[in-house]
Amino acid sequence: MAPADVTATTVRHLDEHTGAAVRLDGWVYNSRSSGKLGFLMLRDGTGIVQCVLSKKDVGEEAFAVFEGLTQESSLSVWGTVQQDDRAPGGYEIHADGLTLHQLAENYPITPKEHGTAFLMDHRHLWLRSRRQHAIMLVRHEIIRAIRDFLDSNDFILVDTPIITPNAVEGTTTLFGLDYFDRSAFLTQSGQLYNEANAMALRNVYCFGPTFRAEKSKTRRHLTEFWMVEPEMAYCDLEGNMQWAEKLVASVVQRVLEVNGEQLKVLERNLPPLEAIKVPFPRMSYTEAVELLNGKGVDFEWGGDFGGGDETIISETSDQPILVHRFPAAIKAFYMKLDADDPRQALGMDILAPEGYGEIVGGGQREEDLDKLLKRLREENLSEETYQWYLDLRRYGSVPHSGFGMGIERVVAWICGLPHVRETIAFPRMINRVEP
RNA sequence: UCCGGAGUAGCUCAAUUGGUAGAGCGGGUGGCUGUUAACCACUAGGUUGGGGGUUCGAGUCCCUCCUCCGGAGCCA
Repeated sequence: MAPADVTATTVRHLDEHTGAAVRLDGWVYNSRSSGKLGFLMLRDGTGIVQCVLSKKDVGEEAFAVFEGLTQESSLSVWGTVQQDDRAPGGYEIHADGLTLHQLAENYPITPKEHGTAFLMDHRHLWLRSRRQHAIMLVRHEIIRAIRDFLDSNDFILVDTPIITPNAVEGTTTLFGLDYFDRSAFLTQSGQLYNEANAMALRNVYCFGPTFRAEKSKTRRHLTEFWMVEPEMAYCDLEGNMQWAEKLVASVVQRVLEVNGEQLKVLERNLPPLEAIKVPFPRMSYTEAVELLNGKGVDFEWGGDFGGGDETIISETSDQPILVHRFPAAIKAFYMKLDADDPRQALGMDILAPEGYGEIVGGGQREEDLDKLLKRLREENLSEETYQWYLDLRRYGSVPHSGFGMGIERVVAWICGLPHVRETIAFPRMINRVEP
């Protein structure tokens, strides 16, 4: 056991203890030995530090324990914190002793290369690696930045239900569920409820898991993902776009301020992130179609953009691009039609740069009861199930707007990851519900 | 669902025209007082994804099934 006068701390706070005796509780990341001198890379969840053990300092017995350590064994080490340029990270512990908590069995993830399928099968252990650790820290900071931005702008967090009776958008596939002898679904968006909440609390947001039973097999899709959805009363499309771009820019700024170390671990190229600033360039759907046609792409007005189309649009700027005013036919029934051209709806998407594509989608909602009813009927949706939603247009209807931002896509973009599966601790995909 | 690619040791991969399945890492044993994915020596480890076929002989050729990866559609 460590002497009583030794302070327990974490790797994150080592710089506050230079020259002092501390105890660290953690796991073996790696270890090396040159006979009577041992090097132990200790991981404690906040960071990794090198501990130096000499046989003459720790004694025969403790040194024998060190020599028997396996990767990921849990232990406590105590000793003196010293600055040393030879140590990764600049600090190291000159150990006085150690206590083993559990000797780990042969650890499957070795300090060599592995394929993603193997790593995903061992996701519960993979999370301990330096790279995954960095991603989780950035994800945490992104979520915190989102909440800080919205909270400090008088948005109220109101949670919306995960179990819902009907589809928000008719087209998308939902996970069904048996709900006491009737059917129900896992939500694909909190938006309809957000609209009710906005009429009660003005500017609101929900932040929770979202489910889509689409058989998508791409680097941008999960079946369970997290989305933040702000919804603003008395807000039009232009106001909506301004909120969205300010949110995105503030999140990027925060990660640059806080997560320099993590971005370095991830080898993220910083200049493209440092360049992000409001206002983002705007491009109407019609302008985007003209752009595509000008580039020789065979694309007719009225269709939806594919991944390749989005890339071409993205490449016109090193900023995220706000694409707005889409054909009404490809958008949801609740989207407000453009008074200047009723063929198009007041929707907007934000396309992230560097090929990351859509990270935000939203728009102005239809606040007129008759127009909304007409759209409902055109889409063959049940008026009965939407009665409560229609009530919002009967009792003090106002212009309002909102958007959803996909957390995993934002994390993938900011971290520079090739696939969203690494942006969440336990990804759910078409071929994976385990671990 | 469609198109393309891949399944060989615990992991990452190699194996010439069809001719004795190998290496590195990890594991085990021993050595080393400043290592940086440490290094050195020795050692154990295989139904080559499953099934069927061609052949004197199949990891290699043919058929079939399974799984995974990438892309498309759809979307955040």
